[in-house]
Amino acid sequence: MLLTVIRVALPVPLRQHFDYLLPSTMQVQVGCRVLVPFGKRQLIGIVWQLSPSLTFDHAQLKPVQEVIDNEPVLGETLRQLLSFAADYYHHPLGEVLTAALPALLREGRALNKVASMQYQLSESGFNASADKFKRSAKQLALWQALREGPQAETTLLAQHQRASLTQLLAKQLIRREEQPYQAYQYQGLKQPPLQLSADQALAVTAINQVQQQFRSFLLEGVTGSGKTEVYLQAITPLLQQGKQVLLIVPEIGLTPQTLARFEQRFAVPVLSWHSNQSDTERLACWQQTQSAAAAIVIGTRSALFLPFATLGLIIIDEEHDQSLKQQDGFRYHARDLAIKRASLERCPIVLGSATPSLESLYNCQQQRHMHLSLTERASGQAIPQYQLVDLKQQQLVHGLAGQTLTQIRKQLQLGMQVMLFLNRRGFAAALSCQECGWLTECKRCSAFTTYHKHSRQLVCHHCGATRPVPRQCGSCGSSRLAPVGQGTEQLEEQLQLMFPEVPLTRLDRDSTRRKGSLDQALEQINKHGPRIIIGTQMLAKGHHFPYVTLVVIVDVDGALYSSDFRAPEQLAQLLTQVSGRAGRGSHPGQVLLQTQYPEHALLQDLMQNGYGSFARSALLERQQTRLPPYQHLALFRAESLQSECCQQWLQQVADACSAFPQVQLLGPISSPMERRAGKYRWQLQLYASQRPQLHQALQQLLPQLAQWPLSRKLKWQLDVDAIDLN
DNA sequence: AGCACGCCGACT
DNA sequence: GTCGGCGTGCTC
Repeated sequence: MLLTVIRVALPVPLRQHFDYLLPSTMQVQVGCRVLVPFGKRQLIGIVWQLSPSLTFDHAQLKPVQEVIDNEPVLGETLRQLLSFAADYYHHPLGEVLTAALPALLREGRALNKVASMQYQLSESGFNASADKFKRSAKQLALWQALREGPQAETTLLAQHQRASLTQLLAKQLIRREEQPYQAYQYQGLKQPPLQLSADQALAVTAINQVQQQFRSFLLEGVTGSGKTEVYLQAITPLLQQGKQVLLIVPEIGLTPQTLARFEQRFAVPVLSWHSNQSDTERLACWQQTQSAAAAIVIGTRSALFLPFATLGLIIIDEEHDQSLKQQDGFRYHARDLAIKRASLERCPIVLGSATPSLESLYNCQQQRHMHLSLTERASGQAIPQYQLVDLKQQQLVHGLAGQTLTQIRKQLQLGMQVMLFLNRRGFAAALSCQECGWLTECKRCSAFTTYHKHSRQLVCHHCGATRPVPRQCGSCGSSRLAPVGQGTEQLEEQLQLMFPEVPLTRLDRDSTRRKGSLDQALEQINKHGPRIIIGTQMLAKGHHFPYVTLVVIVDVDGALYSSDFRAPEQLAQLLTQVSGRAGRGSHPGQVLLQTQYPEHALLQDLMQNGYGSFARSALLERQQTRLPPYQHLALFRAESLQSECCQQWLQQVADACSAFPQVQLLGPISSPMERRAGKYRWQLQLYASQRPQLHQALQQLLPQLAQWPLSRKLKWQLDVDAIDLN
């Protein structure tokens, strides 16, 4: 009897497939899950190929134990995307699959058992009359909607409250039953669209001209220029056609407000996808995406792998944002893979940002993206005014220059809000001995430990280790220890003393640890609550503060002289994003940048000409210095308790690279933070001017180095298109 | 990654 | 005498 052989992708960190026999009693399609024996274990894998050419001794093949799915969980397009991703990032396919499938599916949960709820009127519901709902307009509306016929829960929830459903159920006026998910029905707009500016209208038209084909756009719009309205209007015709839309946002960008904006416009199911959801919620979202019950999905980077039935458009909001790149394991960039997905799905993709990445601007220059720009703020106000505050030869009061304090006072007197950015949480960067200059350090990292006054601890922000505050210097024994390097906690304390009457709030990871407390604080601020707002970077992104008229960047200098070639780009993005937070209401905004280097070229350029100009000159500089995006970068990292181990291993990689003269090397060098959580960290950077050269080198390198005995003695990883060079 | 096998040190 | 440390090898 002839048995079929199938090739299966398994969730193991091995760069290979495994073949199995398919008993003649079983049938299976590519993309279905199967349960197979693997060594002493059983694993769930995905069928990747039927009847592959034999590369393994037929006699040693084991039979498939069970076929889990009748229908593929991964369709053709998604399989192509995942294959491409595994290849491009040189990451084992099995682990790529793990990132792409919801946990419950990875564990073997059956798909057909999951269904949606459908509601319909009961006997007494049919016979009821409208005056039964005199006291509840919401229940009346729901009852009237159901008089038109049964409806799916997802559709109902797009327009009605869950509470109304529960109430009518309790009164036994409606019935609920299980029903397979069904494609959503477009039911028109809930809210009329806003009037578009000329720029916006142009952008919407350009996007809508693309039908059923791949095209990529960069939507460069200054903060407040109404990018979201462009998204909303660009997707309207797609929803009318029953198409689905994917909006990918950075981690912090996925707030209830973002979701609300889409829900308020369209009477279609809008779903969110993020890491705080339970496995069950995620599976439900996954299924509603697959069945087209979901019209719009707003999610963080992994939403990219959702199984859309009929994808009409992908939008990447804040496309420059670093959180779009996964920072561990399978290190993919959601923007780049989304572009690949759009091309596979033959649909357009829009990359939106006020501060586009140099990569995307480069792609515009190369005619890969069509460039759309929004130059006016929708509300018609001017872009906030930047001003450099020279910190040299100045008496500072708690890290603030006289000029800064004057401005703060002025805005407070006018009743406006003032926002101060300081990118260091805690009270002080370290404690220092007044006698000998000793500084409190982390025992396991090459870093100082931050002093947290409130919790009376020294905290290492890199490994999380905490210890009590020492009474004496660890070197000379002196008891004269003093905090050095201002943190948000300290700034808060000092400003509170200076302005005792003014309500104040601090927003950083410490003050917003409780779930929902950030949202709560933001809401307070937008109600014109606190007048002084102190925050770290977490305030810089995505939030709008209409009553903030003054933004102070307490210390911009940290990033000015960094060794990371991307530091200027990131600083410019941060400063621009931060300044966009100010003066959104009917009040103009002002931004003060405190610096020791007011003459610095980056600051001057940004100040005088704005981000767009800065970015274009930065791009030129990248070309001249032969750095990404003009060169392609892949980074090997090694981590071990022994520093020599890392160096030796990376040197072996470097030696093996000599077979590829097109690949230039930098390293092995120690990482910017040489020791972290007790481990030494080194890296080797590989550059090539043509991507295929780099790709080929890696492809030949990886199988080799898996054989080296040394590879087992340390932790190593490969980061293709590395962004963070730490 | 798991999971087993295997060979050396300090414990009920 | 064994429990368990982690080096090494293998997974269709």
